[in-house]
Amino acid sequence: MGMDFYARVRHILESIPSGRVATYGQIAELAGAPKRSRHVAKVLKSAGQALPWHRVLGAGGKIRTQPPDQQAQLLRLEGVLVSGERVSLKQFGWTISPLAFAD
DNA sequence: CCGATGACTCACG
DNA sequence: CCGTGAGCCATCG
Repeated sequence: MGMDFYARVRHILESIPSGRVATYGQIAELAGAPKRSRHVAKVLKSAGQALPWHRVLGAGGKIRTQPPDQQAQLLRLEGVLVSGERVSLKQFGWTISPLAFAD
């Protein structure tokens, strides 16, 4: 058997490039469990700074961490434009072939 | 086993 | 755009 969901999520998170963002739902889908976006959030919460947690946003590109300031700042440091608590997925959304994590 | 929980998401008003 | 409610599902006590 292969990696479990949590290991897959960590692996995927590590490949999000600086200056790009992904959503909880997108990560869950890539990890093969589209209904588990809440669990992706759980991984991020417990992983601390070991993972690029700031590059993950809620649906539509909204910052969900509370307070949102720190995440917004980290994103800006890598060139991501944050308007209010929003990031345009159109411009900064990470896109990758699902086949890249097909195993 | 049961109920509560959560960095979620979507539909609806 | 902002709730609200329902659906979701592993984890915890």
